Amino acid sequence: NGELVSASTRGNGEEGSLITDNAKTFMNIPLKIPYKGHLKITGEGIIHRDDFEEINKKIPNEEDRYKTPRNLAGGSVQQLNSEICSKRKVYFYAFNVIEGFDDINSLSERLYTAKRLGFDICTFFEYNALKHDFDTFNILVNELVNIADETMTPIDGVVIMYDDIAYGKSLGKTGHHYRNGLALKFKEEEEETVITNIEWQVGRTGKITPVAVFNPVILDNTTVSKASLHNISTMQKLNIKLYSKVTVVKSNEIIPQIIKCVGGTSYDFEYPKVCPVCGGKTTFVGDDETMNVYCKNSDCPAQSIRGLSYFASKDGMNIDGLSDKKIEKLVDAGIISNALDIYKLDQHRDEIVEFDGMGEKSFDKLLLSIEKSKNVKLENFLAALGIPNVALSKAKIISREFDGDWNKFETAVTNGFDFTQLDTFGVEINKSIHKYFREVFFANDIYR
DNA sequence: ATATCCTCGACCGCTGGGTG
DNA sequence: CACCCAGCGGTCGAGGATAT
Repeated sequence: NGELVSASTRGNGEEGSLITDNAKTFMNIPLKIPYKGHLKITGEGIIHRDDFEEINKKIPNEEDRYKTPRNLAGGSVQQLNSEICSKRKVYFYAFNVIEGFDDINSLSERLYTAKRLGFDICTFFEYNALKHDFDTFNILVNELVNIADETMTPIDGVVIMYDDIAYGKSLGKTGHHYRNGLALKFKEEEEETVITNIEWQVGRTGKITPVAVFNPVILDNTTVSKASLHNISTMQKLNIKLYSKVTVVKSNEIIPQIIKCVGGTSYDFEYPKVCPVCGGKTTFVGDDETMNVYCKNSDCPAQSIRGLSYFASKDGMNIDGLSDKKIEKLVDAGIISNALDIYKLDQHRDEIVEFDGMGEKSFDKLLLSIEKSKNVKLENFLAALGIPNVALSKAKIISREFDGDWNKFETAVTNGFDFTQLDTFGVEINKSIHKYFREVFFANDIYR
């Protein structure tokens, strides 16, 4: 009956966190609207640039000031104390109506309707490619930039969406976005710097990834000092060497990326002949196009750590309190080396509570979340196993096939079920699954 | 006993390369 | 074309450790 009952963050797309109390403190959210029935509106919570600067002015110590309005807004809406959030002057601008206004099949009309009910909505223009030429499109984009400028709204691009909601829905979605629209991002900032070191990081699959460390540069108000180089071939294509002068950007204002080498005094260096973590001999896999270096030692602690971290992650067993750092400590202490060991942690209570940053209270919490993890959905369990090429979205398809029932799944696997009959599953994935269960899961007899 | 510091973790953001 | 995998940084919260 017209009241704000619930607000949540986007989260992973399916499940966000509840921020109802904070949302009520947003500057422009109508707490009561003249409307009966269920209405679900999505939008962006932002802090205007002038308010952002005003907040920062009150912080005397320059280092303590906030870096970007975007991250401050993100942090503010998650505050446990909504009074803090209210001081951050967060504004909400609706960009979609997900439920409600069912009889209106036009996004723009739904937004205008929301506006009449009291919501502020994102500025937008209607563009029809059949009626307008492309110059018009560019003029409209420029106009949006001007408006954002005048209204102190921080933007990094524009979004283009179909106005016809039914048509947009008919396009479906991929694993991580809907196909009814796309984002157009503006050109990123770039800076030049010098590479001072190249680190080699070992992932859970044994793949060793080169990461460039360079003299820090400021991009989009943030300090950037590292960027992944992906693999050996990428380094060669970019002609990266030690002390190379390079150009760095942040793709979409987030991920640091080296886009080119611009010279400088550079020195050759060696690709790792041994694993930087376990010291085992490395193997080079691939061709001139894509060359990767691997650590094939299955006992390599780096791989156990990454594997266990994947096991405990949100997509997997979702064990709160078992972070990468904790796993690292536990592995180093020789307490755990595989997933089953996690379920025997209670036997090491005395030892673990003595760890730095660990105490009785946090240990009990950890045990509780480990206990809770025994009841995860089949899809999360399968994802947690880290079967090559099978992560959460593939695991969901399997889980659906076997009604989320482990026993049905187990029977099928032992009877040589052909996974290629599942949508998007090919021969490699089928092989990969059977190989895993034959050689790892059942062979080791370590899992329940 | 209380206040502050420190460290870690959870969330927030999303791309590029590889693969089938 | 979609998915998997791995990479980076800023924000706050929480709990233990340390200082007062």
